[in-house]
Amino acid sequence: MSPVIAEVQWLSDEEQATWRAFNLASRIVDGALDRQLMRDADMGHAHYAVLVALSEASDYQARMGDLADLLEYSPSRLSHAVRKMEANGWIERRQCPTDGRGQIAILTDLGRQTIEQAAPGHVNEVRRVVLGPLSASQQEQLRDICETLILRVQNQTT
Amino acid sequence: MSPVIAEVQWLSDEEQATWRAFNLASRIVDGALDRQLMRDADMGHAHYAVLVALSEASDYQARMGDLADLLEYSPSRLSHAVRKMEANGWIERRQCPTDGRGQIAILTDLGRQTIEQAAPGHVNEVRRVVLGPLSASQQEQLRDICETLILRVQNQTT
DNA sequence: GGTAAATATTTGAACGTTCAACATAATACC
DNA sequence: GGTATTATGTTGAACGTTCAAATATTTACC
Repeated sequence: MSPVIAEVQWLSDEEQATWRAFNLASRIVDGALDRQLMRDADMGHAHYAVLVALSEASDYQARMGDLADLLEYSPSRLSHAVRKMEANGWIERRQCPTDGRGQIAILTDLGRQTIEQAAPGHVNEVRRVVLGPLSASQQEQLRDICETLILRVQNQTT
Repeated sequence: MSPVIAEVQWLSDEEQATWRAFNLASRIVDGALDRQLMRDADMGHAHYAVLVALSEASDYQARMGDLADLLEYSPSRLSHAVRKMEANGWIERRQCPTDGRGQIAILTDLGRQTIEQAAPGHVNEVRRVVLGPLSASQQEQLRDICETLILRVQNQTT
């Protein structure tokens, strides 16, 4: 089942600490944001991201596939999310006129109101939990580091 | 429902980029680790962490509460996870002798074998996805940053 | 133009996590 | 010592995500 294990370079204490800190920080931050949004706006922050993306799109609409690429969501994740948000009245779906397979997600007025109300609390929480504790240079470092990670993973054969 | 919104200091472009990069990197890394473990060892990395914690504990055992604190898991998350892993034969549960409420989770031989087989692949993936792309000083920065975030959130009223 | 391959999206089942409710045992208090 | 309170852990329901399968439409190819 598992290949004969070849070379493994075990993690040093520092490496392990780095990895665990990153892992824990991710989890804590994600949880905090989710709880804040759930408490104040009745949605998780995965749904919030969809609303933001649509509110930034021209005419408040986008094709499912483009939206999924933009957010780096799996098609099915987005589909489920949009179905839920459609039920909430935040989004509508229409057939794409130029491609019969395509579906277009459109932010409704209610959706726009919803995100406008949710945004301030969310931004405050991002500040409280992520940006606030970090110095300007740490923010720069973090951005650099994370962009490095993102590029590396995306340009590799997973 | 929502409080009258007070001051919001919207995110600058740099802040937004930092936050989005962190968020995406977290998601990508987490996903990569999960998929690798699922593929090679039939468990998510939340379960992996439980096995690691137990394998590092004296006598390969720990009380549920201590384990949950150590991993920063909610009691119920741990309970569900352990139930699943008990079904796999990786963990056993016993009553705590000194406290009738307590339960002790014990790593079985099979559990030990399982993690020994899973560890190399996991470590390689951590290297590939997180540590590898970063320079030594970036690793130091990342650790610093994440530890800052962790401390800050934990010492605040959530 | 018709068949095969590729693309876009949805669906349902399985799984993990959260939250609230519950059971049980230990501690505090009088 | 008996009752209220607090601590430990588990349970079940709800929800979001993943994966594999299905459907429908478009593109490529001959």
